[in-house]
Amino acid sequence: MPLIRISNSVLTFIRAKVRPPARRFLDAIRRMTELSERQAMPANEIFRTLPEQIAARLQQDILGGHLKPGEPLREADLSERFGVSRGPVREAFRQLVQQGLLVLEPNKGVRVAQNPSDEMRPLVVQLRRTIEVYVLESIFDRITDGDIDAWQAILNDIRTACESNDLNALTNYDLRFHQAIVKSHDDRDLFTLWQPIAMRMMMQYTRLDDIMDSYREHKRILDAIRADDRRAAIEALSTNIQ
Amino acid sequence: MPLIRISNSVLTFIRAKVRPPARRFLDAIRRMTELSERQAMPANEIFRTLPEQIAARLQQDILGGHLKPGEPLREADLSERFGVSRGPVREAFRQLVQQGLLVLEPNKGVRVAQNPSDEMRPLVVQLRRTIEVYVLESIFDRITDGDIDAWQAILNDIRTACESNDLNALTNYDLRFHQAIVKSHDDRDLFTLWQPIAMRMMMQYTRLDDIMDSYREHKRILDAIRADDRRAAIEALSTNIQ
DNA sequence: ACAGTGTAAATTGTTGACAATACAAATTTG
DNA sequence: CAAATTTGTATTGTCAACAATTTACACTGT
Repeated sequence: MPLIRISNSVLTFIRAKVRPPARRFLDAIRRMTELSERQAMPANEIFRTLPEQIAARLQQDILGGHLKPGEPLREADLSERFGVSRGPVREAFRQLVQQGLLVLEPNKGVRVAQNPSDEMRPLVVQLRRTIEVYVLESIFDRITDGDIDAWQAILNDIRTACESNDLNALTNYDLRFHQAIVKSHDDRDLFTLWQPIAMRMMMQYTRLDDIMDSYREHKRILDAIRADDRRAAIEALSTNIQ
Repeated sequence: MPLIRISNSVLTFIRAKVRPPARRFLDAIRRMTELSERQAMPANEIFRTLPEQIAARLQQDILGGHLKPGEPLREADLSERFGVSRGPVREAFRQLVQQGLLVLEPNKGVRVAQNPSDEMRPLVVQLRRTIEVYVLESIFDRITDGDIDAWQAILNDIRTACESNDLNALTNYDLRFHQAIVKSHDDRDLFTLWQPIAMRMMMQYTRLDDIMDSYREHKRILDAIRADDRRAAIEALSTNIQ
């Protein structure tokens, strides 16, 4: 599966050269990717920069447990795997370091980060709750139908993942559900602040006895939002984060 | 003022070639820098990697207000200023992005981040308090005299900065005081989590009417720690963060 | 006027070659 | 034989050249 990158200006250029039907097609692609950038990242990524694509793949490998904590990652290996030079791989490493998924030691490269200690978990939970509750409070009155639709789409994915007992996919969609909420806040900086905290919780995703509970909890959040029940929404969100 | 970098292995190499007096001198340097890495960063930086040095300088420029929010930074400019190629500058940019001091837009470079909005400040305060209180609680019984001495040294710098009304230096030492506390926790990951949050508060450092209050507040923290008064220490720390 | 299009300059992104470093194995030294 | 030293190898760090992208601006046709 090769990486593809098309810049906005190239897309605009092509769009101008092309007849209306193809133009509509291009616009659809653009909308799709803009959506994905704003809210949730679909499985078939296109666009974005090279390092971002690499980082996204490695992120899945790490959260999916294919790369074990403490495992060293070598730039040369990955640059070969992705067919790019070491530069973009380095850059991807830096992004994952920021997310807390990799740990960087100068002159020694990166390793997959250790899972947060059990002792630390309550702290992380509290931090994440604080931010997400703040966000939901803050955006609550400005939530659009479009937002809700997008979140519903992710919720459907969560359901599918739960039903097929795919913990890997569930981790992914759970992350995206909350990501979508946090990203819908005007202040993009909130997402930057939130991401490393949330990521540390995603690294140890083994909370629920019944995996379907995850779907129910997220459904509760979204239902409350739909019903415009602020208190219930925040309560449901808070409950989900633990 | 040129950048100097001496790796640990080079130092070890030199140390082996040299007579006891010079050896003691080298050991002193090494202790000093190890100390600085673990707790506070002295003004005269030596060691560390190239990007770290560059990042440290830019950090001071930004927190000191010499670089205004929104101002774009060009790789070529800085690589010339520091006499290195664009690679290390890029890397330094990434580190500052992680700290939240720069914002990166693909294909467009970095800008100095905007100060957090007033609306967001209470959130950041709460997050930072949560972490630092957790840290202090957690390490309280294991604080050594060495720790206290190191913190006292920074406190002295804070006092000097306050007395000479040097807000720039005060920002710097205030940061280092709290940094030293957070870094004294075994779990290094806490520092990673804390840094971007704390940095966002340091960007808008204009809270106190009387600048000497800063010294008093920090002194209160350290005094309480010295007196082994857990509750008072945490209360003083909490008060200081706002 | 004015939106749209092409062009040139400035800037970031990518690459491959080389330098510096860390780590382990082999060698020397006392 | 043990410790220190050197050597060798794998890996990251740095650099400079080149490619791709953004940006500003002049130009075009309506």
